Amino acid sequence: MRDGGSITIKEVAQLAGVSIATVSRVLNHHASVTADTEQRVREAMLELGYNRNEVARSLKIRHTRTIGIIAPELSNTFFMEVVETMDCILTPHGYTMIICSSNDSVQEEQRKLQVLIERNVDALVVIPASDEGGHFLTKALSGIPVVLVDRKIPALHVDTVLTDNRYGVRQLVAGLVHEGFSRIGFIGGDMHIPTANERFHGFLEAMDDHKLKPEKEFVLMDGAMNQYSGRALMEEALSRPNHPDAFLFANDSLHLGATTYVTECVSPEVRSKLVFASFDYLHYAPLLRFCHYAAAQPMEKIGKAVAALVLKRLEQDWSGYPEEVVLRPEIKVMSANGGIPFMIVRAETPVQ
Amino acid sequence: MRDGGSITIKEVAQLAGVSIATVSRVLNHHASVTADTEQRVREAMLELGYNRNEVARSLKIRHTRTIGIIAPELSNTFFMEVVETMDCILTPHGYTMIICSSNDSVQEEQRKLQVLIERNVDALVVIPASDEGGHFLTKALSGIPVVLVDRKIPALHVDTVLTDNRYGVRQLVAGLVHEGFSRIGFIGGDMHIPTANERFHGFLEAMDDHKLKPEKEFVLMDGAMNQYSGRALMEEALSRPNHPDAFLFANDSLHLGATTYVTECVSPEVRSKLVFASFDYLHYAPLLRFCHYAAAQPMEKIGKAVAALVLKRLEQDWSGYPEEVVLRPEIKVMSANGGIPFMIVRAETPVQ
DNA sequence: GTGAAAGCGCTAACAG
DNA sequence: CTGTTAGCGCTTTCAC
Repeated sequence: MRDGGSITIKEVAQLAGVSIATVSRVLNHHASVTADTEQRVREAMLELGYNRNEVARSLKIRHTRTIGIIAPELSNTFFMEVVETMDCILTPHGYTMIICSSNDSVQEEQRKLQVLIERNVDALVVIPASDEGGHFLTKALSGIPVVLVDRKIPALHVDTVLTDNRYGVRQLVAGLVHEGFSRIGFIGGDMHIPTANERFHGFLEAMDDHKLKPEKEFVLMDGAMNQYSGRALMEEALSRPNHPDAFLFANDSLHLGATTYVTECVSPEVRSKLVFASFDYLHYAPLLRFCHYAAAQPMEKIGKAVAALVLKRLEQDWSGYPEEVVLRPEIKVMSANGGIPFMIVRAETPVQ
Repeated sequence: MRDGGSITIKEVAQLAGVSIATVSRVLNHHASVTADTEQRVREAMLELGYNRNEVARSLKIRHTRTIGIIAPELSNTFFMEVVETMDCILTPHGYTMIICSSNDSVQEEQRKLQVLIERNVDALVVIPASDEGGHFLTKALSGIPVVLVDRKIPALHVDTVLTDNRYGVRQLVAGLVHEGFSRIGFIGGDMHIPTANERFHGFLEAMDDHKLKPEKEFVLMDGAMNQYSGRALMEEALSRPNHPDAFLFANDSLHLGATTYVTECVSPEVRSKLVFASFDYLHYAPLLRFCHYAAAQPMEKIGKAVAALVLKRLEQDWSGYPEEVVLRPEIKVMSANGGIPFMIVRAETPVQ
């Protein structure tokens, strides 16, 4: 906003020879304006290059038509794909998104939350950095829609849309077992990230279903769920004697890191026996050559569900609050890598 | 902004037993407030859970501490990595970013520009959807910093930060030639995308440098520069008789699509002879198994340069305007795939 | 050091 | 159908 430069309704009114109220009326499509007057006003606006000042308007009407988004990372394809879908739906409704990164830190998440509150966002969508979400309990948020995505915060009773992690992991294990594997390694992440936690427990349950025992030395997890830890954990697993050939990864980054490590550093003899399964299926998934089964998160469905929920609450429809939408991942069988189609196991988790 | 719910300085003033002017003073760290008064005000703010209303503030001070960003896609790692770096620098300076997607369409770009103008962004950063940028010439933008990233718009004389595309492509060609290839196919994209254009012309120049002739049937380009076109174009190239073994790709998506196609559909005999070089080097680059050389765009450097430029202009330092920062990509030799280190060819393009 | 008051650009009664 | 006017919450002279 450069000083003094911008045109206001006052100047438009003057040029059109009407009052500012009339200008405001044509701006807001109030019916009660003569076609002729409207014409004059429109011409004046065009001639002056008028642009409505949304911040003045927001101050007056007491909302901003802005949705705040907080995600742990901007450079994460999964998150941004979801956000992109939301954008496609929200934009036609006149909403603009302020997207913030929490940089995977609760502290930064708190700071960004503060910023968004001060900017009077009409609604808030957050992919939490962890299961610690006390800062969302502030009364500054009371009355404004908040929807949690991908990761649940137990203490927060708000609308939530999630992927069915347990279902996904069970299917992946089922695929591996169907191929004949009875020993399966697990490579996961921080138990404070709800998704990591659920995927791990889903793994334990699935193994139990098949009367299989997880082996402690081959259930590896550390704080991060990134490429580097995937690499390191894979190296650690393969360095141990008598390691399994089948591994399950809790997300795409771990999987990617592990695949890179194996491709670059592991002998063809052991490499050729390796079989992977993993959560996530992103655009580069076809290159993950050891992968037989993947649980593709329905990013578009998630985005649509979130947008619908936000819009619904924004219209003051609070029916069913708080809603929990659980979406199933799609199980991909990567036959090009040797995956074998198998019967999807009976679901014990909610449908859709 | 839920109606009536929020606390204003008025209420804080009342509770603290001072005037709203005083509250405003402590909010803005004006020295001329007694420690004692400040204490009382701070306590009142805490007790009431006061949050400053940035929109009211913006209206008064005539700027929003908001930077508008327009990118062609949100789910593009390259763009978002740049934005993420900017965020890290801009946030500590008190700026917030509104990130918009133009969905690769000039029309949508225009619409988002309008939104950002109406929201009074203090500065604008845009990764253009094409070389058509007439809409940025509007006088509503006069006086506010605009910086173009990655793609230049000839008609727009504003600060710009670019990757040295010609340099990158020349190096890639040099690597391939050094390995002994004299026939090199080129797979690129729409000439209206400035990067695609430059990379193509860089290819022609580089071939010329080495006294090599590009072969029309193996210089393939179509509108999109995505995975699907990469796949299709690769298929087309390989279906022609007597195709070259070396191929250069104008970006990562084309490269990824082609690699997928080759991996899945091409016989081991021809596959084993294929050697790729490509612009871009993203996190999954190690999986691109036919790639010997890649030009890694310096995403962090780009982000830093953009942020610095924005900050400089925001401080009303218009020296050197319009600046054009050209950053060199880093040439990666992927020895794990068979790449051979080679002498970087003499640069004829600006350094740094 | 602190308060009173004007006004940023816009919307929405309320009159006419 | 149109104009006048009173704020939205905040900052900022200008007095005291």
